[in-house]
Amino acid sequence: MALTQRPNLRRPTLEDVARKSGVSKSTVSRVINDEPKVRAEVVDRVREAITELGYVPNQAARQLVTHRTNAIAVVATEPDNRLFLDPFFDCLLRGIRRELAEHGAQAVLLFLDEPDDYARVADYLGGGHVDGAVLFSLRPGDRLPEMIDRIGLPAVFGGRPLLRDGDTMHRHAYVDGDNRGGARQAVQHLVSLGRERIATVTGPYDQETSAADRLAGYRDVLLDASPDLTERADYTRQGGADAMSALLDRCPDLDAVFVASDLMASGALQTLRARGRRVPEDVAVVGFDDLADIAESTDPPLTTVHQDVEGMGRLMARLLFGRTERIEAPPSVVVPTRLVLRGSA
Amino acid sequence: MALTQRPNLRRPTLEDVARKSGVSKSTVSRVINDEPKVRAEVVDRVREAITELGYVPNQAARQLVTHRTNAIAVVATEPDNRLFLDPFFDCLLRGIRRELAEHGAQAVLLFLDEPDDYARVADYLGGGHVDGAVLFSLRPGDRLPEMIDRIGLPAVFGGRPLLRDGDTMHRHAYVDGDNRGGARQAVQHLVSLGRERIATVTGPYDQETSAADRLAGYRDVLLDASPDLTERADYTRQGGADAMSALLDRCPDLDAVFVASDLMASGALQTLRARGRRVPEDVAVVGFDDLADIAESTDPPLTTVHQDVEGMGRLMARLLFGRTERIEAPPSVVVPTRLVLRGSA
DNA sequence: TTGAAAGCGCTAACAA
DNA sequence: TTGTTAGCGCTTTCAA
Repeated sequence: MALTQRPNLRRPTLEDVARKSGVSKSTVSRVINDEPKVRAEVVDRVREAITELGYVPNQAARQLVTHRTNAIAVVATEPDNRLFLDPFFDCLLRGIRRELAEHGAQAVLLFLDEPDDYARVADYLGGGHVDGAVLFSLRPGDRLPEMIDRIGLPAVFGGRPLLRDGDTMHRHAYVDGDNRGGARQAVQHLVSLGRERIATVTGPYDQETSAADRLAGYRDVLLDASPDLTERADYTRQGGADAMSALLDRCPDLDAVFVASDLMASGALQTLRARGRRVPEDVAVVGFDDLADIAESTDPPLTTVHQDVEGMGRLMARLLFGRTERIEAPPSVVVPTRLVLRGSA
Repeated sequence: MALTQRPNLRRPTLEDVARKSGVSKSTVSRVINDEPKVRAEVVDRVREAITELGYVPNQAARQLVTHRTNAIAVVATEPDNRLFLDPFFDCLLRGIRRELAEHGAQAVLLFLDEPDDYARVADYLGGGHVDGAVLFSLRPGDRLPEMIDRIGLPAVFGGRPLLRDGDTMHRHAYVDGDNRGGARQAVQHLVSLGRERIATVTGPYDQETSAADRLAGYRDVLLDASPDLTERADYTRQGGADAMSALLDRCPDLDAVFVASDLMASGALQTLRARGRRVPEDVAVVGFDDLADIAESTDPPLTTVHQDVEGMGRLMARLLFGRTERIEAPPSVVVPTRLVLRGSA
């Protein structure tokens, strides 16, 4: 079988459309860009020529003069535990996409898998393919923010970036949940329930500020909690299950646990059930995120710290518009959380 | 807080680099593109100027003359049940990204959420932002293939596209697993085990050819299976669990089930356990995909039809290169499957 | 081995 | 309301 689908030899240009409709390139350009001062009759004629020729504007040419692409990059580091499969990220990304779409901008998602990817992605971002970027889950000491700076590309970060000493990251805009405050609410609730041995399953607090902040919130309330009651996991379901197991081994008498994400909490619930603990009678469980797909369908349903994740995504997009379009938008934003009581605590 | 990070007022151009290093634009261009016939000394001088100025080539300008972008779009429809969270897709996408990266090409992921997205994505694809596209999980009757045709963009489909009558989709390249053959192997295995009431949980066979083909494979072997033994689901874990439940209600005496994806199979196993059926003693279970994350960690481990999912992703990228770079590559490919025996059957 | 000049397809003054 | 003209920043002949 031969190649049947090949690129057309020459795509029609403005010039072709102009010739066909008997006007100048400028007029065609005006029609394409919906500029008002063109006679209706001419508009029709041009439109007709456009469809007949199957004309699609060459964005590279347009970009070259307007310096705008109408595209926004979303850059995500794909860690060992698949970011991609995380419902939190899915939800956040949906928010970003929707907000961008409502502004007529195209979201393009780029991944950073291997170290080699950095150079290529940096070239892409610096090459004028996009008007701005939203950046996620960067590792501490990541070179990307610095690259972004050099390039001079408007950017917004998902989550408060982890600072290296003397870093300039505070100059970057970000959107984050009130992780510390939310964690505090969660743990205070457990305390108010009369629980006395309150453990916590944390995220990778050396890698992500969200994890560090949630742990800090736990410690804010439980100033003198035993270190045995803290177990670090990786924001995956399996990680949550394993961490719960370790906690039970170490502290069989624990009567509550604050798990730093719903996904991990669902794993923890599984472990608790397998090990014969009743929830919430024996062990009260509070999660974090309030992802509908998870928190409402666990058994029992999860008491958890609510974040408006899709809203955070939208907010990130809006902040970015603030930086590309000079639309009114605050610099960085910390989104409030609230505790949602369900069955698990 | 004022905007601290703003785009540089003017990014350095070739011209700037040329002036700074005392050569012509052509020479700088040659250095950038690693052309051989430039004096080593000059190369150094130019390179130096480039780093000093922080010069990054303007891709739009380059594109305008070369007609190449070095970027490939991956377009995915986000169905109601999050494609994004499907480990199969995650794995396939990883294969595509890796293969592209090895060719120095940048993968950019676009989503098709809302109907409105079509026009924007079509503009993007037609606007010369990318050299080609890989397309996934299109709905039957999707307008995108037609748009791609009109645009004349090289494209490869993930999975055999579902034809509408009189459609031209056969002209498009695709990569697919041997769904029908694999399903046949799975069911034949169950038959060889002496199972007599073999049910199947299918994917959305009216939407995806993979689901239709796997069902066809089941029927190839079980010519006169009762329709009661077939239950349609949606390729999600929960869907698999529910379908299994329905099957058990209808046919309590079933002794085996072929589940058309590992994710659904893991749900089915959960249901079987909850309903007191032992696997494989009471009910033998075979899955499809052989995703390491799932098949090896279910209880019992899943006997399943293996597909080299990451390899399929890579293959898609290679096919696309065949269409954009005239690299040798076959037209469409059907990748063989094989049965992997583990504990569940 | 290097430079000059043309032109990719578009937008944006400026004139008409 | 429309057309003319001059670039945007790069690659690519062609000459030197």
